[in-house]
Amino acid sequence: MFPHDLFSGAPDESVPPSAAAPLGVPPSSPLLAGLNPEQLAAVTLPNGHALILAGAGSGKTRVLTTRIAWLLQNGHATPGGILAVTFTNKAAKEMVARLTAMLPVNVRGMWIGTFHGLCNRLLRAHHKAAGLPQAFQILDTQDQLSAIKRLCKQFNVDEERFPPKQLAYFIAGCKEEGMRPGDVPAHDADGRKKIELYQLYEEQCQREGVVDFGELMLRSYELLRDNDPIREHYQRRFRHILVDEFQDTNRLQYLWLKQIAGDEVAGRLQSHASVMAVGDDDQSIYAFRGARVGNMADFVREFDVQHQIKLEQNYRSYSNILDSANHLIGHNSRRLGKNLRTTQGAGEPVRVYEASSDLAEAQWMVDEIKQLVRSDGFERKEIAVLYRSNAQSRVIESALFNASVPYRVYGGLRFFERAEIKHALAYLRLLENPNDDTSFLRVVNFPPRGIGARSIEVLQDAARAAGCSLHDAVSAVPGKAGTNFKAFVAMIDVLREQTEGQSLRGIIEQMLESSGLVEHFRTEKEGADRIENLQELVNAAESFVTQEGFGRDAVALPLDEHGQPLTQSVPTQSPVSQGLDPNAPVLDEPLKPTNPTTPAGIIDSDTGETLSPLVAFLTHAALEAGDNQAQAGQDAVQLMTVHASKGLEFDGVFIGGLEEGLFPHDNSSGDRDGLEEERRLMYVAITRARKRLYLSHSQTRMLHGQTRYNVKSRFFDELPEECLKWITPKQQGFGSYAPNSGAGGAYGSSARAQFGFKSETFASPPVPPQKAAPSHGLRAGIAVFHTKFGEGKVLAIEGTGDDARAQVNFPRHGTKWLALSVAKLTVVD
DNA sequence: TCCAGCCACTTTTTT
DNA sequence: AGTGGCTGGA
Repeated sequence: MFPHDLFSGAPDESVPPSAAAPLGVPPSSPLLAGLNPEQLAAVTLPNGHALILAGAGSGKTRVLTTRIAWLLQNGHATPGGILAVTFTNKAAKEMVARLTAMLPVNVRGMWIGTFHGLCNRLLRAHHKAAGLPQAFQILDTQDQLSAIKRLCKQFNVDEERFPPKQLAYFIAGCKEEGMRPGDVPAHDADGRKKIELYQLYEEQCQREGVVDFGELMLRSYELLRDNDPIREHYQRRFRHILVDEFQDTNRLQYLWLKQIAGDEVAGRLQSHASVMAVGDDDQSIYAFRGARVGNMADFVREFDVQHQIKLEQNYRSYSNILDSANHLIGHNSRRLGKNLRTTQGAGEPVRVYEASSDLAEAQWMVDEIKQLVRSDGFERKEIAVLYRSNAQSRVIESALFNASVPYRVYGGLRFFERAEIKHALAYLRLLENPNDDTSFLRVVNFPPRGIGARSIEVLQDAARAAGCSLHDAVSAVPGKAGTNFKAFVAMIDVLREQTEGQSLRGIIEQMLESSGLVEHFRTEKEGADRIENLQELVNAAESFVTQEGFGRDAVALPLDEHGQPLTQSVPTQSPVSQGLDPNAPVLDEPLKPTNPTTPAGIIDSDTGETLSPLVAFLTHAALEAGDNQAQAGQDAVQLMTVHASKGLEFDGVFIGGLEEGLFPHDNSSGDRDGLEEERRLMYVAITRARKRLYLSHSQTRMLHGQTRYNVKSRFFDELPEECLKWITPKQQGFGSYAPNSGAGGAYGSSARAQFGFKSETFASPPVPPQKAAPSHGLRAGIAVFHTKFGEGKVLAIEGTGDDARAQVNFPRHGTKWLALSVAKLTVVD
């Protein structure tokens, strides 16, 4: 499926580094020192589109940042001509940080950010052309869901048949594909209904002046597509476009890139820009949320990519770890093909442990961690425990806790997602945009003001009848309810007037007071934490103001595309207008002089548009949900999901729960694509480790309050035996893998053959603790036959006697729970 | 209107 | 097991 012309190894065939490096810049330039030939080739590529296939730990970020620095240093680009896109704020920040360390460069002139952050920037700058209010608010996933629920209620949608969550997923999916309601094909009545609701949802968002994450992308894509002057301006401006983690882009993001890179003429992309896409197909683990690895192949074809470079030299791990990763990922088909190599030695073998229970597994991890810290001099923060799903963390946490080993869990609620913070933000949003009904509903009765569901319904009816927002409809509600509403609205309106011209900190403090939020939590039992968080919000705002430079260079000069201040040449005009018809109706009005008596807002360096500090802060809160835990920097063991570990590295890594059904996960192992993504996930997990890698699985595991008996993961069979060291203590009773092997013989040779049990190395008997052996003779992992569903594989057994149930995966019918007293299951030999 | 108790759900997640 | 959402009683 993918062209095999990716040259591996030496890059000199297609891209001689010497030819790429311009005269006067010897490879010995300090910037380029220490780069290997492939990295050097990538950094010094001549103009043209390029795909860099960067394996794990191959110095990808270094290449990206050095490339930018090199372009700037050698006059191939000006700061204003560079666009660098990442997926996470963290990656964007890191890029900026490394760049500033490399070069004394005006980073502000460059566009470096996440897809969503850059889209936000575009839409704020051209809000009129995009059909949005300048202060539009961004809905996060929670907000989006509650907006959909509200919509469903309003239109009496059967929430059983159309679960709001699923609708949210549907809408996000459509937008990721670049489809408006009119573009979505309808297959049946349900499909038509969903499309109708999508349409209604869009109308609601538009009415309320809010935009969800998908909309941010889609709207700015359309802005570029439909506005020739705007598109041409940016096409002319960005001469070098760099995309990080390209394998994670979805279809819309790819279309967006194409739009900004150039126009398609007669099927060929005419581009002034050079696009450098950096990615690793083997680390694509976000297909489940719309990422399309196929974008890499499309990119090569549609951009007619001339330069492809593989970075296969790994600077992270010992070869036992690396060989394991390579061997595993080799089981995937449809790869671009890449093999990591290292010059480091073999290192320690990968240790594998089989535990009898999840508790025992956790205890083993804790013991090993203590050992690593005490005897091998590992720092705790350099040790990570990775797991497939969040539910697994609890056991490990409690084991670490009991052993007094400091640890830190990633994941869970982030700062700006906490309920009390969301409430506070809702008040702030109402100050900027009274029409934001989502925010209105969130706080109209919080703290309680005696406004109940009935009153709210009346208000919603009134608003619908008048075709206005809830805020504007309050006077239409009669009686006591109306009085309550008016009081609420008056409070907001007064607050808005009071805080006019105040500092961000002042606004928030005033809001916390007037809204009664702090007061409310003071009386609540566990309100102390919440008040603390609200105080933290004030701090966050404070540091946001300083960081964004409100005080420092509040009146930042708009820069032209060379990163130079624009004031001398075009003092009153937005640089967007440069080279365009200044009166073009699609463009927003030129720079307004900032009123010196009002606090300065963020000035977009491109258009000179002023954004109020509050809007800027709210945007920041929506786009950057913040850290989930404050105590960073402490020397603590790191606990996180494999997904969360991407891009990180540790001296020691534990991967637990390597069991069929968990890793690979049940819900993914159905189809081949799903299984391949699970394998890539495992690949990512393995390649996080620098020095030591530990793998483990457990025979039993408490999951959702039920004990499950799991078969070890098939991934063990895909690792090279010579790199592994099984450290499970051998029991006497050599080879007696199956307990009670007489009982029905259900888990005899067939199960063993199917999953490749290695009885010699792997001999501890999995006697289920405190549980008698099942009488039905079924066991997870064996093949069974059902009269209706055909042949399937037992994934798990639950309960005993008449209550016993088996979870069976049938290739044709999916995974089912069957009561053994009812279902006719026979064991297949 | 508010609160308590019951029910259903549970892969991964960034923006 | 734990959580979040919803219903029904006070």
